[in-house]
Amino acid sequence: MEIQKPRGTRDFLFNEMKERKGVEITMRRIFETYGYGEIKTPVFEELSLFTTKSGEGIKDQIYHFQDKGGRDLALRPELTAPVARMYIKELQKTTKPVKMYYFGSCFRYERPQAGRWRQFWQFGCELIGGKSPGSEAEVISMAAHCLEELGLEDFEIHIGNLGILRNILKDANIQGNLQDQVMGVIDKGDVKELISLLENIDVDDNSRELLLKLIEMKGNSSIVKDVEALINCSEHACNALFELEELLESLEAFGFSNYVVNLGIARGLDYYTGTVFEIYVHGLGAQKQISGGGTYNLIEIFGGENVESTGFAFGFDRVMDALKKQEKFIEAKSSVDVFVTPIKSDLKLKAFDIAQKLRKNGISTDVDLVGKKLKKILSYADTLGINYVVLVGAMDIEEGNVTVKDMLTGEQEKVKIENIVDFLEHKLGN
RNA sequence: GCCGGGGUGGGGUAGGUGGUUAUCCUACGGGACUGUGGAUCCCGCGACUCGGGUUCGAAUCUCGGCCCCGGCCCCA
Repeated sequence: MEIQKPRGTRDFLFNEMKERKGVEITMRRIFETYGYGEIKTPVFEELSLFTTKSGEGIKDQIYHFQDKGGRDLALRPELTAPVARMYIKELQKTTKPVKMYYFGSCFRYERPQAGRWRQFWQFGCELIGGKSPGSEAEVISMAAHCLEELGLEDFEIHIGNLGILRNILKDANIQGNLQDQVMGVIDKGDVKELISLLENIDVDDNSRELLLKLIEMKGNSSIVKDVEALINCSEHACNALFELEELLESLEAFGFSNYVVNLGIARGLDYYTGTVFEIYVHGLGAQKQISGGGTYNLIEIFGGENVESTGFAFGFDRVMDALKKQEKFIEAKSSVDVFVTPIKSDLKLKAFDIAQKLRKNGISTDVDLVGKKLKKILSYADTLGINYVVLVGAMDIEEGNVTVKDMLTGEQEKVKIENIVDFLEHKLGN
């Protein structure tokens, strides 16, 4: 009986892991360049951590279970809540802002489809304390910086501000749950549903028209002025607008201006307070969003002090999909540069010795361990793209030599054993 | 949870209106070939997603499960 892997999970083989590793390393490098330090939290947490944040309904979407002590636990469906939990316990009294990043897998019990898995990876960060347009601008610039560094093209960063919408709703006397409901529909981008919802809850015509116009507003920084003209500056909504304006100014200074201001971004979650942003790559099917984030007040929900943070996460697997779609990976070659083999198996110990000498000098080397035929080894080296084969034969050894075969040209050269490391290092361009 | 399309050796595939031993490529093991042998040739290994039904007979028709692909919901 064959055992299958659980639904919605994947095995990653050598080439794919190499690509993922490459992206991971790039992201780490960039995040650290911006002064973020890595943290790691447990893969499972108390179930209540997630229900507190997202409501009881979240249970349908997460893997949860009781352990042998009867504790209600859950595999983490995301990393923001665990990081907030950790912050409250460990970091609340450290100097602000706290800048941290994380990379880890999350789990959701959902129907798998393109870009959606039951185990998936998030690479993200939180900047806790020190809320300011500058912080937000830095975070957004860093996200863009990562994608540029990875060579990703045609990504769109959409920036919005929830304060504007929420304050207009508030002025129209739509508050509490109802407001969240409206924001949820806006987030979906379903205009029809929004219109019928607004009719149901009897919003005055002016506010309705205003909302419908605002969520359609997309463009460069100039639309801020348009928005300003549109809203009759109810004080709060205008403050939020100034906040957005300041953010865009800061972004300019950070050297990133290729964004789309999009007031229709609402991010259904109600703990977001001000700036929000999402990154899309088209051509990824239904799951075109590769990243999302913004400024929120989550710490307080978990009983910490009132401190706002800004954060975002890349859907790591979706970034990989996007890069693959754009063919950003060069066909990965063998990770081994040299294969050492005895011509006859009586010299296998000598081959081990030479292989080890190469390895200790940092040359990635494979050696025949089982006495395979020379033909098989050459064929193997050929298919895997190994560059050099070191042939260890009795006649050469008597003279203190081995034969190095260049697999591309087929040329062979006798090399003194004591020079073999230098010779190969030179050939491999180290 | 709902809707559509799928599932044939390790990887990629042919066959599909039921009928001998299921096609081909590749990979893998062995040989021609005990120091030049990466080619070629020969031999070998290895599969019809699982279970029920129809039938003399099912990879093929049918029902259900599992899994994969795409979409809805929701989300990253």
